[in-house]
Amino acid sequence: MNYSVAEENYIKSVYHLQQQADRVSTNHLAEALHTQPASVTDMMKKLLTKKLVHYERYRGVKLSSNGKKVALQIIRKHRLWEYFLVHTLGFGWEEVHEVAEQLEHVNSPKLIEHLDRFLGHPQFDPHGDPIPDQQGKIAFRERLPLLDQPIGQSVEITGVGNESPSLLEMLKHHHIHLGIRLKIIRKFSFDGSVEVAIETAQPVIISKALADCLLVKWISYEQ
Amino acid sequence: MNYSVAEENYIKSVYHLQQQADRVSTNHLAEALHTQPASVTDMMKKLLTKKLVHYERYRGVKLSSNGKKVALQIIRKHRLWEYFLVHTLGFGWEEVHEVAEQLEHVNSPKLIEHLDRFLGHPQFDPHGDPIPDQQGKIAFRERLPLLDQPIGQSVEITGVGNESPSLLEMLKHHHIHLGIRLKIIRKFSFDGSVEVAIETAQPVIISKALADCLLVKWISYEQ
DNA sequence: AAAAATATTTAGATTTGCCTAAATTTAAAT
DNA sequence: ATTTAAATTTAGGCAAATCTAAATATTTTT
Repeated sequence: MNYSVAEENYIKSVYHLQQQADRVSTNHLAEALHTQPASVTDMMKKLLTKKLVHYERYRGVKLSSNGKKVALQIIRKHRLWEYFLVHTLGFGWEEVHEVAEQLEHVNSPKLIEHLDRFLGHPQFDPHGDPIPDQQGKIAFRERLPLLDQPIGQSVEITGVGNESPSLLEMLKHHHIHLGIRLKIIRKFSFDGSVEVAIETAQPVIISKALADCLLVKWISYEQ
Repeated sequence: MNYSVAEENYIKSVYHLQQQADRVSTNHLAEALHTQPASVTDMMKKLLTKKLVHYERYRGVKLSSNGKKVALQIIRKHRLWEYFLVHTLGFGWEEVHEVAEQLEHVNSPKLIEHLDRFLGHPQFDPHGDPIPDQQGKIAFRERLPLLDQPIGQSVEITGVGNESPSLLEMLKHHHIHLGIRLKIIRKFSFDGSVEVAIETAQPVIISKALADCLLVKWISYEQ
């Protein structure tokens, strides 16, 4: 089964929108894909005949189990390429998305196998998102909002809220990146900023806006 | 200027066919692209309006100077990806062509710059074909048919005639690859096979068919 | 130089993916 | 429970890239 670039993009979008709502609406899809609702309807009919989605007119759409498999393979490719672009070629993570959007449509199972092996079978992409394996299984890692965590709790950064260049710049300045460990020392009620202790470095204060972008998991040092 | 995948494939084909004949015929292009002559005519009209080719009906086609630039950039991408697939990911060179055919259409100048740097600015792809640089300049290296060279002349392999898996298998068996040095010891008139001395190894006899695929340059040991 | 063969182009259709505008269905508001 | 608003679908068209079949040029042969 081979799918066109357009079909793959629709499948991927349905998958992502499904994470939030069970059934995905035509207008939502149209917005996400920068296209018109009428075009979405056309494509849903097509994907229905290919049994990639469950679709009833006026009722929204949902991936079939096969559609989900296809989606996970596309996401796997996308995230492996992002990992490659950042870790092998030295891209900044804000630059990789649009290139990976193209690379994900290259169709060669062997290429992806080789790439995966070369990269050392990474489980998470540069933004902390999990990379599905060949069977579509995705590793779980907690991604809790930093600001929801109690003061003094040791945590590790497992994700960032968005992929903007400005966020990257800010994080670089503070030497904050995926995998780093820190704990909240105190929260300031005035502007919501928080003081955090970052591993070996001096404690720093970061703005609420920045802290809002950080997702973490707890660390229990006993293990 | 951005071109569709179809346009890029036509441009590339015109470039390659031009290496042999000055003007390229419609039927030649159709055959090379596995398409119909009528489709070629349509596309030539289109490329003409974009000033990528010189084209007169019934008179064949030829790349414009701009068209040549575009062709060289596509070929640059193709060959850099082939180099990557073989040297970084460990593909056999017989497997890389069709994957590179897809990768060459990914549009990101930054990606190619990064890839080129990562690979160490290679000048020749795994088949010995030159990789154009950013300006479209291609390095020259002699590629003379091995069998035309005099007995006893030291030569280095600079290219192979085709990219078939069977040729690769044969070459692997003899430990012959790009860059290796050898000399012809004698030619057998019975079947055209030749005895060659390969660097440190024992002399071996290779068939005419195999020898015909080898392109070489002379080595002067004084330099 | 005319006839035959070959090469090339034109004409008219098809498929994919998209669009706009109008019609229809569903959901929300009075 | 109507009416109004919003969402969705249908209808009809468009552009890119392809095709087949017919028409036209060019080249080759006799």
